[in-house]
Amino acid sequence: MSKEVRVRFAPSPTGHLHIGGARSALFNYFFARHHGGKFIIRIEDTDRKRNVEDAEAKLIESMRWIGTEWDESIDKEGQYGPYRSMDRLEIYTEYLNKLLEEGKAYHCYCTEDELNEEREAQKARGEMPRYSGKCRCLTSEQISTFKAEGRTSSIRFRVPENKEFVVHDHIRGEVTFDSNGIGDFVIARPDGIPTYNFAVTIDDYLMKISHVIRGEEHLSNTPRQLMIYDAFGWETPDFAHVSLILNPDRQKMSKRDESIIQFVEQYRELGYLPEALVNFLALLGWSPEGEEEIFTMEELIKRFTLDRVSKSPSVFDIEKLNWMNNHYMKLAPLERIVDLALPHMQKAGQLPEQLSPEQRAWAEQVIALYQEQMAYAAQIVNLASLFFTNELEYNEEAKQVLAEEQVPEVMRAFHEEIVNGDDYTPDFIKQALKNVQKATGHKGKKLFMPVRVAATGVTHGPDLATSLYLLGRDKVAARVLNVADNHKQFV
RNA sequence: GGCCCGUUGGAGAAGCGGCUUAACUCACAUGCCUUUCACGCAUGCAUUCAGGGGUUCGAAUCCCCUACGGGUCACCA
Repeated sequence: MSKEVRVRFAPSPTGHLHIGGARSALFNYFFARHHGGKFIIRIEDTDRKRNVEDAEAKLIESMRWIGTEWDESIDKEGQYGPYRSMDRLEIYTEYLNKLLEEGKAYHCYCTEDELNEEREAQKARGEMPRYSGKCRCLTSEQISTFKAEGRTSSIRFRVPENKEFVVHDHIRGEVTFDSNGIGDFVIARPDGIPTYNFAVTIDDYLMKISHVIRGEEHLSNTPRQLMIYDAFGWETPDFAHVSLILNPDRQKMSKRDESIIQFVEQYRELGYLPEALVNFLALLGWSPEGEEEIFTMEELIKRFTLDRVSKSPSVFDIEKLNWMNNHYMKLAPLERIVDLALPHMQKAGQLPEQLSPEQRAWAEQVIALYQEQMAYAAQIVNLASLFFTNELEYNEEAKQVLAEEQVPEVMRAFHEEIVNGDDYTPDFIKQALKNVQKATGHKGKKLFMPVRVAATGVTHGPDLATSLYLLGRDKVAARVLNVADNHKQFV
């Protein structure tokens, strides 16, 4: 690679960071760092109607959270700024005028209504909607008439005829487009603000972007951008169009699609770990050379190459994300898991906002108990609910366990053991269980399962002795006795 | 509808003309381990690469057609 690698992530500030956008950003970041190049974040805010108040800040915040670092952006000026389209208006105007002067673009006086009508008519006739080009060669009289009518004009790019534009794409190879299939498109609105296709082109060129890595939805737009480069006689950057991320129904995700959590911020709120999300997203559409799948950011940077990015779209599999997040949670220090889980427990009312040292110590042990099986931190509320209810609800499986005939005897024996001891620790509880075994002759599943179910309400859970210890002697004693007394209702 | 892109198991995917009787990971199933649970471990899970033609001594890999999915044709990005 001869030229300096400079890549960019160019989101529009219309909402939170989408997982698809995050993946594109990540690929750009990996690529830049892999080649020792620069990573730039540019805000593409030319559609004022769609801009959302604090989206920009949220975007940056999410980018920071997933662990990317950028060299130039709105919060880190470089020598190619400004990094927000709306701050670059004079620049666009200059280039717009150049095209106008050279006749490569022209004013179009059609109103939106006219255009819509035309489109509808075309559709009704079964034709494809396309700009007719009727303002291409307006006479000066026509122009004065329009102006006298008070009409404003947008600027259209004059698409050359019979020309082929080929996109050299690192992922898809050479993709050819015929200019005849493309109508003159608007490059600036009546208020002078450029449209996306014009702004990105100017920005990418001026910012010396070497590789444009972005979503597949931009592939069909690329010839339009190529035409603009061509009109100015500029060299084009390299392109790489990454396929889409699909929902489990193999459909493109829409904003309202609820089959999948779509925004990075939501994963953060649910208590996913950024390194897990990054690792997972990296594997969506890209595959490493070896057989490992767990990678740190540094390893991803080291291994990432565009030629291992897949052409076909991939389905977002939350099961695998959960597995991966759980993997990272098991590795994380307990302290970190506590910080993530505690707020969820407090929000759910399981713990008070202000914790005494004792409460905190206890809560930490509860969280530690579930660290191994949590897919993400918010699950702690359900997992630990048995510590916070007085009325246990038994499911079918649990009821079957409690219906076994040895249950009352085991329950009473265990009750006896724990209420008569002085201390109440995990070791003491283990010993108590042993004593029950000796006294009743019941062991293994016949012994442990009923105790587990009676005290915790569930058939699958973490270490029994620790669970009973954290539950507290009184609660356990009461629950066990209750089961013994009401054995008939389970049979 | 035009133009473009794609199609390997339930999911992520490897594979780049013979080393593939198609890696690896998730999910699923079964077994082992653990006096319960969980973890962990082991094994199984596509005789076949959307379908059909061709090229070749040989094709998941190259070519063509069909089907299906997607993108785009905006004064949205």
